Amino acid sequence: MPKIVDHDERRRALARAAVDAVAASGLDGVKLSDIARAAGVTTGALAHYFPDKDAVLAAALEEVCTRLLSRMEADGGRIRIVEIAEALPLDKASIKEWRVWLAYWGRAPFSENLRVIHQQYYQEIEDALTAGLAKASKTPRLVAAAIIAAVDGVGTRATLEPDAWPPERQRALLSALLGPLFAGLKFKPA
Amino acid sequence: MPKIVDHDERRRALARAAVDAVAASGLDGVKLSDIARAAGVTTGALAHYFPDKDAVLAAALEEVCTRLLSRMEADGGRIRIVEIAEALPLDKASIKEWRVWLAYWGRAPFSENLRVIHQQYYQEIEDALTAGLAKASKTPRLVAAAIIAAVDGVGTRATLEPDAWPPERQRALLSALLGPLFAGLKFKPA
Amino acid sequence: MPKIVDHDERRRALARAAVDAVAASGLDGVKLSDIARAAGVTTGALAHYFPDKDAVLAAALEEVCTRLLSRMEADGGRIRIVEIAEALPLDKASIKEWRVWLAYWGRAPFSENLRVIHQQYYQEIEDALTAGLAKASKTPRLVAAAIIAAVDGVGTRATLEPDAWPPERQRALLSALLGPLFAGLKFKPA
Amino acid sequence: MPKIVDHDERRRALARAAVDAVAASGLDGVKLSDIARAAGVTTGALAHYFPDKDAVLAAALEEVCTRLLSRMEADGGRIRIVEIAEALPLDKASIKEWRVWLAYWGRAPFSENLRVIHQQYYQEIEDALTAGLAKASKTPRLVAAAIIAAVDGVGTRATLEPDAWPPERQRALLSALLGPLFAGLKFKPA
DNA sequence: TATGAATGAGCATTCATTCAT
DNA sequence: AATGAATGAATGCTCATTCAT
Repeated sequence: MPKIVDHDERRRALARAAVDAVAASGLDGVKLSDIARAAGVTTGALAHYFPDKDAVLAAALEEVCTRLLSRMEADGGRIRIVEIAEALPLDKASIKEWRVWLAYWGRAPFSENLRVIHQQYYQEIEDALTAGLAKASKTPRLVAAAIIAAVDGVGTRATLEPDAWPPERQRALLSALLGPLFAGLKFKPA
Repeated sequence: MPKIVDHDERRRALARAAVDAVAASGLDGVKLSDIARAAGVTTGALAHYFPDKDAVLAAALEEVCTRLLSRMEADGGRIRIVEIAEALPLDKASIKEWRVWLAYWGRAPFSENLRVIHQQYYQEIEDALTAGLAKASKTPRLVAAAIIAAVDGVGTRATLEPDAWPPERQRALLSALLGPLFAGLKFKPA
Repeated sequence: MPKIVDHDERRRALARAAVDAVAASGLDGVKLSDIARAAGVTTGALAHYFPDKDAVLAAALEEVCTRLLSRMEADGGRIRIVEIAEALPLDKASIKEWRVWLAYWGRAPFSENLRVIHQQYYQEIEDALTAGLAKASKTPRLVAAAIIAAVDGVGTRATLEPDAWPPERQRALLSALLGPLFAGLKFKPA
Repeated sequence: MPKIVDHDERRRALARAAVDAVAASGLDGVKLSDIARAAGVTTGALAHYFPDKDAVLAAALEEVCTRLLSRMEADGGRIRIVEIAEALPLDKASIKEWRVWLAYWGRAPFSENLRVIHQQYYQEIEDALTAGLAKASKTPRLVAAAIIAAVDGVGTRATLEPDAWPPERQRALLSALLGPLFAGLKFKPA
């Protein structure tokens, strides 16, 4: 009787290990063996689930996207600055995700695969925000894009200079950016 | 007498070639031979000017920083949205620089060297903006950081999805973010 | 289940191949690919057993030491000139070992690693000889050192001028050196 | 008017610098640029005096041979243990020479050029010693070879373990080896 | 003669990928 | 499915040699 494994669950576990490994060694620095070790398996095992290294790294990116999205959805989808701020690199775990996130930005222009994943993610976020802003703004998609840009801008800075940007300072900066914008909305967003 | 070369000028030229090569192949993908070819020399020649590959790549980052800064200074230091927008990836040349810029974000957390270069750059920009906002805002440094975050956020999106973000759309997004903020300034910034 | 290999035995086999390769190309001239070829593997395989080239070469030195020591022990530890002479480069195989041996002398002063291996070897030989001479001499350690020096001196000459130093001439020279010394021993060494 | 240089004297000076450089970095480790720097010139200058690196290193070996020989001749050619001992690595300067000397032993079997230099040196020493022993021994050449082997054996050990072999201990070991041999000579050597 | 910038071949090393077990 | 030994291509780096000045 062969060992029964949930193939998809195994893939997911390997992708999680890949996220950890990328966060630890950088997207350039990770070796397949790092990822395998983080997952507690050998490199050969990875071959059963991914055709090559690029596929492993793509899965890691998708894992991060999924986490970022789920963090937003966990906020109940409310569009208030305090909720949006939850997407920032406020604690160890989210800093790790942002590091990985940033690493992929640099590679996306050279990988059709990664670019598509990024675009889908942005699309999904933007659509959700746009829907939430539909009644509050005449230009909901523009405001949605502004929110995304604000989060990316603040998160980038905080990820690059983590010591200089503790959570409160990040929130203050996000408020400075989005506060005046939100003040002008016709109706309060849901 | 040997051929006389301006050592610093030569270094600079090689750094420029490195920027081109990184823009073309990605920070992960560039080979030293790519850079050498872009510069019209052989790999051995690089060794006269840089101790190793990391040093070449660091020089490339500094080159990009220098360009971004000089682009800003060329605006006369005026802090108006239309001037700030000039820092965005509006044309081929600046898109190339932004690609390179983004690529280094992903590696900075793993390189003390690169992190320092980034921090110096942000410091310089922030100081200049803060000075320009001194009379217009009670919290000039916060506003300065907001401007930087806005540019980074919009620029990142535009770099990742260049086809979806033509210059006008980038400017519109930047205005959406900074317009309300600037409207609240006591005095118009210089 | 993967192919099972005896890791230590494999290392030993690679070290043996390294000895051959060093004997053939010189300590300076050996390439890792020479060693790999001599072992019937590729250079990558060496990486599984040695961290770098230096480690391979150190293992080769240890291999030679081991052989030289075992050759001596095979003599039953008897301290007679005719037995000692067996350590000289009398045949093809031992000439090869002496070549390698000499090659490492030149590098030892620049490698802590190699120096330690040499010292351990000399220590071991000297201790064994000293023990065997305990009853025969009042200065057994001095005599032991003299024997070692004699062997090294004769062996060096014979290795550098193999054509001029056939086995009999080497033995004659060793006897000329050690005969008078041994004649003065109180008791015949065991 | 061209700069007048004594070509041979210049060569000699470069060879001396090469000895220093080899002593400092090892025969394997020396770069031509090390030698050039030690001589206070550039690598290009070396090309005017030596066709290639091997020639430079051969000249360095000849320089060492010359020094060793001159040290012996300075002893007035007297064949007494105390004089012979002067050839050992007793001080900083002679330790340096022995290091270089040993380094070449390892390479000689792979270089016709170096082998010849070595043989000529040994020939010269052996002939001189043989002449000096002509009246004292019936086998002067054998005794000469024994002396050479003794010096090589003791010198090797002392070079490899300089801390363990201060001058007095070297002299004691040489005496232990040559004392009984010399005691048997018919007449006292000159 | 001398300089030193540039060349370019050579080599150690890394690591994704393969595959016998 | 999983192992991990082995492959072998890729590439950064070194450095002897060359040559324009």
